[in-house]
Amino acid sequence: MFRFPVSLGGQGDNLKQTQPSDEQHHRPIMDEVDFFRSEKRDDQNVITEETHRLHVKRENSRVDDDDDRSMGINTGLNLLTANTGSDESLVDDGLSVDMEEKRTKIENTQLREELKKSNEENQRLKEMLSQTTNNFNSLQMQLVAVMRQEEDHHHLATIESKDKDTNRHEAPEMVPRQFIDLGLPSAEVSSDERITSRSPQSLLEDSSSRQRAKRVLEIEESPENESNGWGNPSKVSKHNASSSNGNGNAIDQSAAEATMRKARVSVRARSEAPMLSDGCQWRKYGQKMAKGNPCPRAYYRCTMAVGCPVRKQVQRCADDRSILITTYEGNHNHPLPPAAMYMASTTTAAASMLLSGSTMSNQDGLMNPTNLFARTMLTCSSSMATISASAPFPTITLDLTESASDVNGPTNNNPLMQFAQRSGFAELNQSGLPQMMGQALYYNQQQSKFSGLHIPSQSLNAGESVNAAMPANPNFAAALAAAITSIINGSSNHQNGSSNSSNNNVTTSSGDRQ
DNA sequence: CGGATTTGACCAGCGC
DNA sequence: GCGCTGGTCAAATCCG
Repeated sequence: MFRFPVSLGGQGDNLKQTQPSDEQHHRPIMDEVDFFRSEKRDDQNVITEETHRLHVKRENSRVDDDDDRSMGINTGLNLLTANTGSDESLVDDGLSVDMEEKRTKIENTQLREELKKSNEENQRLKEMLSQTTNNFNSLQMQLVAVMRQEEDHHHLATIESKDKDTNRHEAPEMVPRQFIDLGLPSAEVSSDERITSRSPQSLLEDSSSRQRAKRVLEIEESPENESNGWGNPSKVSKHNASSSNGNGNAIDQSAAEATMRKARVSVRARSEAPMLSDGCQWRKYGQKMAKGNPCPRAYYRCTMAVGCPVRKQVQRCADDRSILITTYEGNHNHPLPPAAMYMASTTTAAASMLLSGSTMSNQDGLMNPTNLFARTMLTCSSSMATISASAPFPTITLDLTESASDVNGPTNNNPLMQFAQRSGFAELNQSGLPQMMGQALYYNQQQSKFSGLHIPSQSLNAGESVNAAMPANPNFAAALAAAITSIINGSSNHQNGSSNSSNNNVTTSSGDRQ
């Protein structure tokens, strides 16, 4: 504290030289305490400074007793120091001044001040973030509530006609759906906004049948079935065809959980490792030789918690064995370690987006802050993403193989990769594979809506397959959301939505692209 | 010795 | 109905 002049640009030497004349008055250091003036002072300035010093010292009772002896170097910062009487006695002596020690103390004081300020700033930011989050969630809640109200109003009016079309809402109807009408007014618009901003009517027309399907599932699928992560696709499709009746949100939510497990998130990335650590614990329970691939496919299930339904398949690409294809399915029923949260959320968001058409009313899809965060990430993701709904499972594939090659390069603008890097996913740098996968995959029984989406690598059924590859698109998720919105909007809309892909660089794929 | 892995058997769906 | 395929089970085996 007494050493401020020293810490302020090495003025100490000069000050020391000026001290001898004033040393008797314990004032030489007073000149050094002037933080705001660089010019030399005259005696009047010194007096003024002493006045300030005395004033400041009144605030610090700890040094009051040493006021005269301490040479008045108190700058107020002394309030936070732990100076002891012994320290000041050293100053009194004026003989054994431990410059280094005092400098250290001054620096400590400064650091404490900075730390205190940082903490205060941090607290302010936290409060701001909390408030912003609350506001956002509140708006989202209101929006969903409004949409639900409208949906309820229209539901009664359309229920009969929908019942007639229930069966037609199954897979065959949605097969030809294409990512044509992306209708993205702006790349900056969030995916959620796009999804929720579609016309209520279109939302209703889709949601009514979706809800019926979900209710059917709730009735016919027992909760314990959810533990069977991969489930039985055929049963699902059969359930789809069943009749149903609604029983409220709880049923919808339960049904959604029962159905969402079918959605998959597949990640393609280059890796030499047999299996990549993704933050979760897996146990291999099977291995099979898949058709058309000389490399065996390994089956893993999550063992972080008893009964966790999440499972994953690991298989090398037949064309390029350096590419590891990891497919996740299921919903963790346990807390994830922090390291696993981010990418898990990303995959959740991907799956949620994939299924958002059927989970519009599900807050997991819209309101979950984690998903929102992940969606934001996805929005900025430039990784190759492919939506696939080749029967029986809708799958969204994140192709990181290209990004992996230059993950550390200056041209890597894949936020997903960058995020993973910043998040400490060291292995990502080695393999290009995000480590955190396997979070909730929400899927609704209306998977048929995506049945027309197709993995490019797989054989395509002409007129029934669509893939949405979005290379190097900084707004991939937004475009994806818009594409899904287009799908959700119904067959009546998809035909007249052939225009405008806006500025999203979204490659819409349809029959002509296959 | 306990947990993880391997591997053949089994089951169900789907296409012919 | 039969065969193919994907997915799962469970006993055997391996490993620390």
